[in-house]
Amino acid sequence: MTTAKTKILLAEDDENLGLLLKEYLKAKGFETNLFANGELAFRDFVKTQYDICILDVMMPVKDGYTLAKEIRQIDEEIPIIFLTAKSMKEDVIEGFSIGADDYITKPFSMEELLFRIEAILKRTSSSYKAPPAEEFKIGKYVFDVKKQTLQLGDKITRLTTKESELLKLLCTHQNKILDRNFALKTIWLDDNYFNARSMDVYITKLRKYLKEDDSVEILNVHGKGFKLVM
Amino acid sequence: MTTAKTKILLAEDDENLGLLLKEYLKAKGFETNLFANGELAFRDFVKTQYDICILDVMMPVKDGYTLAKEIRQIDEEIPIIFLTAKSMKEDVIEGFSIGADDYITKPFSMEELLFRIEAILKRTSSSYKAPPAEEFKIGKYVFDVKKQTLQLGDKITRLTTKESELLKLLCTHQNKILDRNFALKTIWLDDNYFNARSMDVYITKLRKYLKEDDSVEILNVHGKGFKLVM
DNA sequence: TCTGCGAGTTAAAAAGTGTTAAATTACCAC
DNA sequence: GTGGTAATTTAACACTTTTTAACTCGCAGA
Repeated sequence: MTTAKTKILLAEDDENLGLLLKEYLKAKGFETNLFANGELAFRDFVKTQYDICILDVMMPVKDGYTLAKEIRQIDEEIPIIFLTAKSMKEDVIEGFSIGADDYITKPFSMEELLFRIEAILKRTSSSYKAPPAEEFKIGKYVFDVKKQTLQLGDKITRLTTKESELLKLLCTHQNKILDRNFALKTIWLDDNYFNARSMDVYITKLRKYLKEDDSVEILNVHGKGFKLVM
Repeated sequence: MTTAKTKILLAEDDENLGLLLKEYLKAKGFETNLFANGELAFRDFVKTQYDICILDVMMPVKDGYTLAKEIRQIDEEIPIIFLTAKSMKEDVIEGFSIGADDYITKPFSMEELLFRIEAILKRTSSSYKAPPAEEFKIGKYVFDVKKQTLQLGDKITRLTTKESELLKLLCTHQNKILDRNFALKTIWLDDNYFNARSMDVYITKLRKYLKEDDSVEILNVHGKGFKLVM
């Protein structure tokens, strides 16, 4: 990695808080770009190399949770920290924390934020040599997430992006139920009827790919979702 | 050329702490002038070349913030570190709005102070700037951006401008999705249909160049863009 | 048992991409 | 300017990915 300044994307609609954080982070040696809503932040995200994202959950135009999902579509690795109001229900926060590396409830001290940023950077960039072998073993198959391939023996099948994303979710939830709506929101960003039907089509495709090994199966849990058992 | 000692202005009314710090910093190779209040410190600041200022916030005659403002009138660049017993909030806001570079709350360890001084000097010491990577390693290949060449072993391929620009964008987004429209606007300045097709042609060319190393691949993400995985 | 909705499957439609080659444009030496 | 060459764009056609549609089956509650 380079020794360049750590670049932070900060999405915060409260201008006072936003500028304050930006100043503080600048003083701490970070380069911070501040955006007043998720839409503006995303537009910049696609064209700038950031090291970490700090997102307020409640913002106009595009909220932090939606923004995070879009960011995850482009980069599944980049650390994301959510800023949430204390008043939020814990289950909501728990939901938000999925896909996030950390979250902080308002009000918080800036030292606390700094501490968490450093903690995350320490475990992501310093030991950046360890790219967690993005590989899942599914019965006799080997699923390479990064390259989107499924290998059985010496036969390599190239998966499409959607196939790969769905299979990855199933793998990370192996032997547990992958909630339909969660998967839809994660991959399709919206859990409407058509996307749900589209997902069913992909389940069929994945089952076809995996049918060579009887020890592997994608089960349906009526009204809940799917479960990859092995 | 010998590097001159770093000169520190220390404004601290607590004589014990002041002398202690001065001694410590001297031991660490800094030259420190100690003043018991803001007024004395400022009188000396106007006639001496300092590299960094460490100011206690609460001092008699003239407090640290006032002193900092006066210093900023004369030099808007010089690093300022505040020392304060108060914890956070309003103090920080005021401190940063003046343009403080760092902020330490008492009590603090002297190692901590030293660490922060060094951190600040490191990033302020003139034009410390990471050179924007001239070279990308792409699997077994070496891509020289400036020269527009792609090297594999001893075979050097000369890239055209467009090829090079596109490959550079892919590299700066490695393992992330390079958004189609962003790339088009960046390289072609316009994301119309024909430019999009032109870009596809270049993707084909780049894939041909990179096909000697299986660990490198340019994946398409349907409707979004391309991803250089490695 | 009937009924409604979720799920399985296949196929077609719609949009996006891969690739090659021809056409055009830009560039350079003369 | 002219001619030659390389770079880039446009065209053409084949193919993929994803979504939508259509028809089917099956689960679970009334």
